[in-house]
Amino acid sequence: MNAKLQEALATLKHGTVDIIPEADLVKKLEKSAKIGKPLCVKLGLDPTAPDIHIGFGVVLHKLREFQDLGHTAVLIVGGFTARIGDPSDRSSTRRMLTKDEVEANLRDYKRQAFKILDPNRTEFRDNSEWLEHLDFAKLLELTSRYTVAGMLEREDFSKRFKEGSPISIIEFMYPLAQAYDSVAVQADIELGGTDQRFNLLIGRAIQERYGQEPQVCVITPLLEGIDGVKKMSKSIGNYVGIDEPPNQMFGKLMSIPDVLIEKYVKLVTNLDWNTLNNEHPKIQKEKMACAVIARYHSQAAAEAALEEFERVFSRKERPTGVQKAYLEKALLKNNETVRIVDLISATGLVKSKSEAKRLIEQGAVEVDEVRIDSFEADVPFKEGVLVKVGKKMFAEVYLR
RNA sequence: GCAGGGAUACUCAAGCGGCCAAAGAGGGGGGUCUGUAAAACCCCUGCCCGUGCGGCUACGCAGGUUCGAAUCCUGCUCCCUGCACCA
Repeated sequence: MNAKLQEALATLKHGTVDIIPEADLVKKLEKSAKIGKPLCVKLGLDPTAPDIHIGFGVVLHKLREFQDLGHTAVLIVGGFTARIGDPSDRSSTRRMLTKDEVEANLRDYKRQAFKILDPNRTEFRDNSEWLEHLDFAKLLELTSRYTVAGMLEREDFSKRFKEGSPISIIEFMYPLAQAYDSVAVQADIELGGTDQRFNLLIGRAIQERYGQEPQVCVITPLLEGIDGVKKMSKSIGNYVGIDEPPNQMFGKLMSIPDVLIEKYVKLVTNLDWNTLNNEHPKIQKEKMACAVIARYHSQAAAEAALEEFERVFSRKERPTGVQKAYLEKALLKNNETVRIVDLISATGLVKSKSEAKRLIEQGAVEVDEVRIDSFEADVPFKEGVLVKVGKKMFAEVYLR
């Protein structure tokens, strides 16, 4: 192994949980270098989540490292699987997207993905391209190449099977479809989080049974969401999107539990944990948050977000860039006061007047930095009056 | 096909004629405190009304019984579990 290859391997290995098998990765890298053909590095996208979050960013950055070594990223868009829907979330009847919507989503997705990936070495492939033409005979052929026992190796399946809880056949089809994607694009390497390990391994097995050289599975760690418990995911809502405004990112990142700081620093920033290790947790978080914002926006944006956060939450001062809301003139009494409930409800910060009343009773409402203690109160109105609801919602109210 | 079980608020899940806007948990929100949108503790969590032992809407759908139904009856839809069937 030459020095260059060794260095490449070290880079690629860094920050992964597992590479299955590592020896094959070396072989593939060597071969690629020798014949001058880039490796095909596959990554499946979740078509239901058009917002890329920083957890998924971890995998994308790994993919970028492959690109920087001259390899090709192949992103699989689950156009077909998306249309079939996932039976595991039973009640939610997902609306079928039109072709235009799918395209618009994909455009937005690309815009986000290219914050990390190199467009010149990226291909997007829609799996309807091949899955749509997989007729029943071919499907049977595919299913004959994997066993039920193999499927039951997945812990979730075997557990449910033992318990006698239902597993629909379609659930076996998903990993197979995903594996077939690998066959279709002749993937050399597939990336995925630890939750995808099983699926990636099936891809490997299936490729082999189709006479292809099996892909190497590169497993990256999963990032817990800002709730600190569950994995970061769009559907749980505990995520930080890479496209979110800096201030929002900052707030969310500051709210992660302290125990997660180290993991965040290591996974989503390029800061060196050793230099932060002995700092105060609050400082660690600030630096982490700034690094993330710098990565996805800019250094200046990071500094501005920090400054704003200090202003609003540490010094409790008036925030900048507060959203504007409008109040119907008819609600003014004697041209100078408003019922507090009407004012709050005009901001659109609350879902209902009942909620507004509840919040007022709980002392969550301030008007021009004065706390309101009764929902029957009238407050003086002036243009641009600042309304604060809870710790983090603000609005400036003007007359309409 | 036969036999059982089930469908309750954002989610899970109690309730099985009135005391039910419906226990409990999770989630979400608020307050206090602080180091922060952390932790901890307390509180709230259907909607409407200038708020009262107030009104309205809600316990799968449609009817019925009853002074009164989430709770009982009838029909329907959907789901699950056994058993049977199995090219």
